Amino acid sequence: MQKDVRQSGFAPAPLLSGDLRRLFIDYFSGKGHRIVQSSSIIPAGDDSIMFTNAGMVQFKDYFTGVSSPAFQRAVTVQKCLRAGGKHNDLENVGKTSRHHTFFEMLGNFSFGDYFKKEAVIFAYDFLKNVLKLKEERLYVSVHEKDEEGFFIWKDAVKFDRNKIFRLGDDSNFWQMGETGPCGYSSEIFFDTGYSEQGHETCDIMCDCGRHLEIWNLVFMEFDRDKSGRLSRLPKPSIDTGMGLERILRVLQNVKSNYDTDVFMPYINAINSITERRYDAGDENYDTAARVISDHIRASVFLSADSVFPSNEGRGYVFRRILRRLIRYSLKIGLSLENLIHLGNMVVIVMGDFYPEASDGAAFFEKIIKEEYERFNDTVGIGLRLLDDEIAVLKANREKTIPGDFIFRLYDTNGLPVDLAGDVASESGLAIDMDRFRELMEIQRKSSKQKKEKFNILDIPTLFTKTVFTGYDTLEGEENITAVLGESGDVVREIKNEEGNYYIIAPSSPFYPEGGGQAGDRGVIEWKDGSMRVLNTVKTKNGAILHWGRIFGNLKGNERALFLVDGDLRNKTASNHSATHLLQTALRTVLGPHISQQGSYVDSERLRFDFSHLKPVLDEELRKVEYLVNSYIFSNLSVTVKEMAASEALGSGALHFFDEKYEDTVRVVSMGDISKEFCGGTHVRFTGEIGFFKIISESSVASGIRRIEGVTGYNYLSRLYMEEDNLRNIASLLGAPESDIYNRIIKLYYDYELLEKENEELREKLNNLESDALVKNFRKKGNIDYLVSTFRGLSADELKDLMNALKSSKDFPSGSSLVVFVSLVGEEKLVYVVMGGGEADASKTIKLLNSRLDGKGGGRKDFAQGGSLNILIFDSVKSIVEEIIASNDV
RNA sequence: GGGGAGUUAGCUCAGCUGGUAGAGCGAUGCCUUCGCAUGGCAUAGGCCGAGGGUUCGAGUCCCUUACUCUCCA
Repeated sequence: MQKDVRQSGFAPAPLLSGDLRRLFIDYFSGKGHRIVQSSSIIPAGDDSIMFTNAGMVQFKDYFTGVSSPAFQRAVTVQKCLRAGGKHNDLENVGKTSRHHTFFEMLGNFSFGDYFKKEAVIFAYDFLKNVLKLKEERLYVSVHEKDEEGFFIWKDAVKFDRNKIFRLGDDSNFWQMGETGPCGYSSEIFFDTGYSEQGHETCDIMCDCGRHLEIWNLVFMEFDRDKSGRLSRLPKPSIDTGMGLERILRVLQNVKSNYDTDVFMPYINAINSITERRYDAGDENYDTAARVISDHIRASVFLSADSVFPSNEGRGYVFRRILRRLIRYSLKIGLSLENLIHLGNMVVIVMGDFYPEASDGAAFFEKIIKEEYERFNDTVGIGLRLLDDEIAVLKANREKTIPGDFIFRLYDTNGLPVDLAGDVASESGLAIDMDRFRELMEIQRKSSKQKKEKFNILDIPTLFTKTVFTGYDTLEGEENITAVLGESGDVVREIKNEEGNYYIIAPSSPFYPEGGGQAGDRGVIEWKDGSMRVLNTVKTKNGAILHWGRIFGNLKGNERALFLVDGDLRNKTASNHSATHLLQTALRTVLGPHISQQGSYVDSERLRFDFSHLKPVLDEELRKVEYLVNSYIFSNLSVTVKEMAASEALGSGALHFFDEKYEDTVRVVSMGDISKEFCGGTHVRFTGEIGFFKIISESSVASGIRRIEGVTGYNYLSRLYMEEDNLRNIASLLGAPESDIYNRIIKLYYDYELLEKENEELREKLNNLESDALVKNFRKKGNIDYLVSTFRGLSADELKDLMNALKSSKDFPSGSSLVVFVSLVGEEKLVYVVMGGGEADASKTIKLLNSRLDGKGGGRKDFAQGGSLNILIFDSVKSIVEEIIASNDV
């Protein structure tokens, strides 16, 4: 399948992507760098960005000092995504030779170890001696104020000083955010000699694409505080990034990233499906082929990392990628099946290095099928609205479709603008694109304003990590280090007061919420007061916060007794251990594709989310439940082992791919049936769990199912509840419990029957009533009129009665007027008027309104009104008759 | 996180400035036919997403909320 570009006659044989990854990793691991696996494209525990968009993302906490690594040098090949968020290349993909949503980043990192000089030398050495790039094609840039960087290139590397560009902040100053680590950077460029605009003499400042920025070396040496002031970091660090697709393009000597071996397989496949040729002069086709081959990779890897299309956040970005994928595939005639085929090709092209691609392609198939349908639906609606509008415009001999209309279609119906443009031009109309862009800009601006929310967990490094002692004990004595108010402010002293606070201590037996396990509750006591701990949480840098209500007095730094509520803790532990057993059982019954998507356990229940594409059948649930209980009854021993993360990873223990782990991790095993990374608290023997029962199975998102369950005593109390419930129902029905189902069915049918009978009776009653009423018609000129009053009938009932009257065989055939007035409750009058022939109900209502102090209105054949003047009710009949008699109705 | 749109019969949707909830398809029954396709007639099917409010009266106006779609971050 894969076309070997080595056969294309280049000399020397160009490197393929697989070779490049290996060379890069080998080179840096040879220089003492730890080989770190690519993290998920969903950043773990980082809400500031949507996707992993650079190699350094998984190391962010090391750079900011929130946590420290077990190694000082690392090398990665990182999968990245740029779409949505700050770095959004989505719209550019396909139009250029170098924009991608999904791409791979080669990077080497130093965490307070080597710095500028080594980083530069490594990079230069790798390019020149490993990749054999010709030095005369290389150029570099450094920051204009970075003397050190300049001299390293000039003197240590002996790089031609005329090819070292000294540039400003725009291109050579890097920062992670508004505050935090930042520093100068140095970029390495390669002159491809090929410019899309045919430039021959331009330099690296030109953006014609001739000089490719292939490697960016970031020297993190400053820390920027809130006021914008820079201070030196104690341990400067290195972060570098080299885009794999770009350097491949250089190595394979082709004019676009899309001509390399990571993209050509898709493009070739598209060519053979459409029986057309890429790069044969049809720009529309070429664009579509690029978009599709880019988006197919992104889609498969998003699927692999369990992102699902939705209408918000990451899921929404995914949906947009899929929409574009579908849109462009329709343009050049690819079918849904073709897209699925291309998805499977990602496994062939990249599966060796990324084993998750295989799962990804399987999920992708399901996802694209659904999105395909949805796309047809929404776009179908949009197209219909557009057709209507075009018809109107054409009738009015307009030439352009207003930008407002197109924007609304796009904004609310999701109709792609280019699609709207195609349809418009087919009808000989143009779109007011200026107005469209203007509206787009307005929306963009209004979305940017966002507010900062206070989060107690963001409390700065002020407080050190709390030692958790709760694995072995439920109580401890310790000094209180600090007390914080609800807004995170430090409280010095509490005098005879009740209120909610956070307490911090150097060590604590309280388990902080984390790893899907609820925080402990309990009591903290000291000489003059106490806290009822309602929840326990952990800040980002590891300080445990005991949150709860304080009673009495508290001075700073007091000695206190920490007492965890043991009963709740035990129940939570049961639930947590059962969750592990549940995972094993699910994998046994449903298959190894089950992976944990989240879980939550507290003292009441357990909740486990996992990837599975269809609902779990009832009999499957029973099997799972049976299996879990069999594990419980065999009373397996639960063992906890602390080991190095790398060792644990090798042991085959289950873990999250997108979770960040400390250097040493806890591995919890139950007999030989379960082995998982887990920081939570557990029972000592599975028998302590007692019993496990699934309460519900439901869907959280497409492709993710949720099982909720209970264990031990919680199940018992649940059983009692159900027992009571059943008993109550049975005694209410006066039937044995075994028979209540049949009894209810019977009652239900009886009820339906009665309701129907009731309705029929009411109808009959109305008919009888109207037969009596119809005799009371009087005549005025050529109009027959009838006035009648009622008590307690609602306006709707008056209407029903009127309809019955109308269908009476004696109902006058000429012009007629019927007025019904009813006293509803003791608070208001309602009156309805029916007109027929010449008689006008609407006119009559207005006359009634003024005499009855009411309001109302309606149409000629029917009108209704009401009044709060109930005193008038007794004489209302004569009043109405008088009105009719003395007015023209 | 910030906008916009939607939620009405089994399905697809109308429903104007508040005034007796509608159409098409589908379902059921009858008629037409040797039978089928079809055609004709009739019938059933609705707490108008939920909860508040304004009003004599709310599917319609206002607020809250849930869900769906969609755009922007």
